[in-house]
Amino acid sequence: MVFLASGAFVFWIFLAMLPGMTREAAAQILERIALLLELKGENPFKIRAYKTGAEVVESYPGDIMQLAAEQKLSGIKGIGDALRDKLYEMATTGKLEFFDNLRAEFPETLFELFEVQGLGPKKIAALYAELGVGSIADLKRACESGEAAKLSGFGGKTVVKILESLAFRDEHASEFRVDQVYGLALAILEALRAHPAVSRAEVCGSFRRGKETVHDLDFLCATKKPEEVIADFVGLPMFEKVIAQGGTKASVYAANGVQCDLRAVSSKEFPFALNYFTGSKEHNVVMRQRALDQGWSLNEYAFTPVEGKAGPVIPAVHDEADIYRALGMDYIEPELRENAGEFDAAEQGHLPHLILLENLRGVFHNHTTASDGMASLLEMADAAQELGMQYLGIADHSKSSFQANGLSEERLRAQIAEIRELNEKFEGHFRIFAGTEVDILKDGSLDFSDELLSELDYCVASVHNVFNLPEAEMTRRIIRAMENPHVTMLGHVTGRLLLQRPAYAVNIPAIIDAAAETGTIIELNASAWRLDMDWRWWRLAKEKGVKCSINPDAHSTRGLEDVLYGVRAARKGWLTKKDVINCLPLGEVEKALMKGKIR
DNA sequence: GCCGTTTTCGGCCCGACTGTTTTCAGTCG
Repeated sequence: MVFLASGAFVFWIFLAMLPGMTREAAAQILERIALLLELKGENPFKIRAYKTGAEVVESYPGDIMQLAAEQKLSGIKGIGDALRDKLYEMATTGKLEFFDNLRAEFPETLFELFEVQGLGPKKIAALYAELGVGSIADLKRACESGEAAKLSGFGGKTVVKILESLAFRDEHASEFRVDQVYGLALAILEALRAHPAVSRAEVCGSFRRGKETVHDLDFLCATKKPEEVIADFVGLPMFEKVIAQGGTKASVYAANGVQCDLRAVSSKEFPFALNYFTGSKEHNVVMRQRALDQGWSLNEYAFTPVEGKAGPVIPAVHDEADIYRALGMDYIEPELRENAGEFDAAEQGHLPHLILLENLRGVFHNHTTASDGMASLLEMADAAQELGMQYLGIADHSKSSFQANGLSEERLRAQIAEIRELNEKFEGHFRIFAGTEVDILKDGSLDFSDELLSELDYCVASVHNVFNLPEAEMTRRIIRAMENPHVTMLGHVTGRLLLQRPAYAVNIPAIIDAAAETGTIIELNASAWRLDMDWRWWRLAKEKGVKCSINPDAHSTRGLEDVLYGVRAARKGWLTKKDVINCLPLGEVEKALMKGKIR
């Protein structure tokens, strides 16, 4: 086994041999227990305890599974005796008998029903008990046959809503959010690069282009021993099933259902293959046409002279930049390759210097235990400093967001005081900005008074309810909020949850115009679920002079790291560090928070 | 099931909206 020479591979083998369980798997089991208990009509507080437990496991800053295995979980809020024992069992045996017994009562496919908008535990329980609906396929059949509409509590409109939700799901079948594949992609890449017979390796496709969702992962490697590399690739422990395996390419399914493809080429072919498999298709079409204009044909392996058309001598190509140079252009970053103006800019030398993760100096819009976050103010501040940030903006929910334990006026004032006090201790080398994520109410008014808002360093305004307004009304509602001089930023503009809930109806160009007029910053919510405002709008915003804030919307210390997804989206939206206010250092960012406002 | 604690059990997160009802249950945030 060639891979044995590689530290990364040994590491993966080691992981695969441990009897324990990853934190993600353990958190998922706790979540599923909560769902099944809901179906069984259990005590709602017990259910919540399992949900909270899942969140704690998911977001605990530290190796919680290791702690569980060593029986050192006492004192962690949300983990009591029962969950402690269950986590110990999972960490040491890799399974949980309680869960196995519980799930044996229901079909495995039942869980997918919870992903359907409009279906909750009660309706799912009724569908299962009355009609034996245990999967999405069953559900579709029951809705289309009219059976579902006859159930008590169901009706025509309910069924229409369910069918609409199913159609949305179908449209996005086999797509994955970037956070669902990110760690996997890096681990596979690391393993490939560590292979002694591999000289170069890269992830291609929509992942490399920074898309918000992907439907597979495409890997490319340069090697002189393709068959050997392919054989070792399909044997990696994170793969569950080999779909196809040949001399130069292979396709496999990873454990979470993502298809991963590997193609092996020679080092000479590598830049061409990298360019070709990165795409997009639309970008490639233009690339090939441009090559033809030079008298060359371009494919995934090389430039070749077109017969009968004496073009200039084909230059040597060592990397992708050489290909662009040969075609008379600057190097185009993968994120920009959508045939959306990048060729003109590359020809004229006008490509933007895209923002980098290391350009960020701080993070706005984060939650603490005061509302629905998992970490305290101090823990969040510590974590931000660990990430090299100079400042941290807190923006807990406002009082109307009951579900998120939104702060009352009194509690917010107390938090402001607490922040001021902490800042004294930082002595200027770090600062917490006191803010709020204030709800935009149905009529566009805000959930806190102007007087209270004026006491804050900044304010994010977001829509959290009444999503079904007509577009014009929703747009007016949001613009009214932006017109409030205390509103510094607009949070998650469309409320979309990728692959789960479509955006509500809102006129984005009108919002961008209003942002420009009122000096309101628009958030790029970096949560992989949202990535909202969408990258497709940022060039317009930038043209209008609207600034961006890449906001992790962190609900835990780990959540702060989501800024990396936001940076990917910002790069895809042509943004540079000059366009993003949280690239400004402490001492300058304060001015950006005031610009156009009366703070 | 967790938490807090005057250690033994009571309280735990509330309101709007929708659709099916005819006074309310379920879902969502």
